Amino acid sequence: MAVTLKNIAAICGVDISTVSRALRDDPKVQPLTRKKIQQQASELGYVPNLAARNLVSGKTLNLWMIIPDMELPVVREPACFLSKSLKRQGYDLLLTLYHHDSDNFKHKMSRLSQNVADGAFVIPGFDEEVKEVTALLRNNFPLVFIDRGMNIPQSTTVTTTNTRAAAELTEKCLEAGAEKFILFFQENNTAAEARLRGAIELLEARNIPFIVADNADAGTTDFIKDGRLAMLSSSAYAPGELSKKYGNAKLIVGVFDAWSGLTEKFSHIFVCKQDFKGIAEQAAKVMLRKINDKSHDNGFIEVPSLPLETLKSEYPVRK
Amino acid sequence: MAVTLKNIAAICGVDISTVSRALRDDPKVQPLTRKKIQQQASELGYVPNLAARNLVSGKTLNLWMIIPDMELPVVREPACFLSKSLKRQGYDLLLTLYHHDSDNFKHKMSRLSQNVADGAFVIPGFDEEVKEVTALLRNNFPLVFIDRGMNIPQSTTVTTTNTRAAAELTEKCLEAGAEKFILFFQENNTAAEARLRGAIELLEARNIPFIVADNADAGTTDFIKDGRLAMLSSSAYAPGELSKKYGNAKLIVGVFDAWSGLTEKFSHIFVCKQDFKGIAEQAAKVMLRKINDKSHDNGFIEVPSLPLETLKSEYPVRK
DNA sequence: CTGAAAGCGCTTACAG
DNA sequence: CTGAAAGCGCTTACAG
Repeated sequence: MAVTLKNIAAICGVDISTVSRALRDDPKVQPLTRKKIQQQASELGYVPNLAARNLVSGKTLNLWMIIPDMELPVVREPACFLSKSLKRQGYDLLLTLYHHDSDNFKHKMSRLSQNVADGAFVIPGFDEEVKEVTALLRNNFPLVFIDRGMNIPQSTTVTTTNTRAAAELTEKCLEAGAEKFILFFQENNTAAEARLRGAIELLEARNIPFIVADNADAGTTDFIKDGRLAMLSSSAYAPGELSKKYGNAKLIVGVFDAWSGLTEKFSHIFVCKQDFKGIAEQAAKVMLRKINDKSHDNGFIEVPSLPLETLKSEYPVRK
Repeated sequence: MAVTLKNIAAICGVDISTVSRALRDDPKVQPLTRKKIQQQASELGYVPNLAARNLVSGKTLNLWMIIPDMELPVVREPACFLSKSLKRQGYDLLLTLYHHDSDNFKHKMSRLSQNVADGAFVIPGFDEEVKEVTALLRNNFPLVFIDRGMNIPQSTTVTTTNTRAAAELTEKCLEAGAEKFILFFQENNTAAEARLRGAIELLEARNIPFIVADNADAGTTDFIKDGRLAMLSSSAYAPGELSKKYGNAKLIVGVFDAWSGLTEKFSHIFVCKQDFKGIAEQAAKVMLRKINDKSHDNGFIEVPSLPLETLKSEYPVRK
């Protein structure tokens, strides 16, 4: 079967410990034997058995990233950047999907405590408490949440300056003439909560009427009648749906990451893109610190969002 | 640190082999001791060390899927279906990206021989020979190529009935009145080759003029002047680009998987969607056979494409 | 039903 | 510079 140290040792007539050393370029091994062993190993196509190596070292050089699916940029982009940058540090990033299924999520988390990875990035999808997560945290397993956290005290989350970004979007809509707001930030995660907070703070300070809505059914309330309406949302979905039910007057909208769908029903479309590369860089840095220095820095690390983009503006906004 | 069999054995006052048996529900262990041990284990939060278990069993219950990126449906959809269905078989699917980089690809492949996974799905991106791949194949490592193969004799590839699908697209364009064709199937992989073959066979049989083009620069040749032009392509990119350079006459286009971009310049848009779910099912089946029965069935397994879709048709096609 | 022992493939103090 | 030995955490014949 697979070539082992033992095979090489037998052929070269040395002890397997010498082979082990030679193959790890240990200077203590005589250059000549080292050469001979290395050559023999490559001829036989020797490849170390990581399971065995890990058993000794306790390291796998694998990092997992546990994600709900691959549909959104907020998942794919950080994953892509992380994969590239961690490769340079000698780690393989392995993505695994839990398909928005809570049991599946728990299963993936429990695999982490079985020595399959040296750490993991997580994009969570539940606010319920998951005991597998708290167990990992308690054992100081390196865990970094991306985009949104799980509201667990001892955890680290790398995300965007969501509160500020939402306030900026709100401000922009006001400049475009918005007189009232519908806020769609009901995803029930820390990112949506922060966005909601940012919008509400500003609107309350300015005394602007607003409602917080679950979905496009808000379009059936009286609230939307008369006056220029603005909508804020994490994705283009809810605004798109609501606009279909809306009358003739044009809507103002502010969304995160990307607009998608038709644009006719809107007078202004503002997009706040997150700095996914920056998020990945921060996440990688924190992860390596956790692995190497056993650092325990927790809490939220906020990466500034990119400058607001105006996708559509039928008339100039007032300053 | 982590709880081990030894800890539990000490507490329960039995040998670690008994603990091991109890935890694997071995009926040979007396029910009472079994219960006691299992309870103690769960209280301590025991989790088996997979690295150690693998060292003995040689199994990891992990399957890798090595992919270039996550941008295209042809990558994401099979991955998503595979992840779900393999979970039911007790395997975790781990996606890892090589970012279209040949060294990175080789690195991922060499990791496979280090006991990190029981098998791997691969969406290749190079036609150059990769010795890491042939080495794995030689050792009967379970490897299943998805969508396109690497032209290696001993390998298994699950893909679409590309030749037939391309012929159907061609036929459809002819029905829409196409008088000449530009074929964009230059990706240099087995899928593109099969598609090119399917289109060419039909066009030659019918004596229809065509050219094979690398990219949208075909738009600068004399060939495109006069007569209704059709384009066939794996993705919407090249046709989209060419249409910009094209004059007033409308184009006919047939693409695989999905259309994207504007539609104005086209009179007819036909889309051939691949059956990604079917591909995933076949791939999973072959993988499990390779792992369990040590089967060596090789070659191409072709899953029929879905019925052709007509995304746009400015005038009815003749039959 | 249970324990003692060997072994999976590797690494690393410890002697020499 | 090299070998013998212990050990990483587990599994599994083999005795009893």
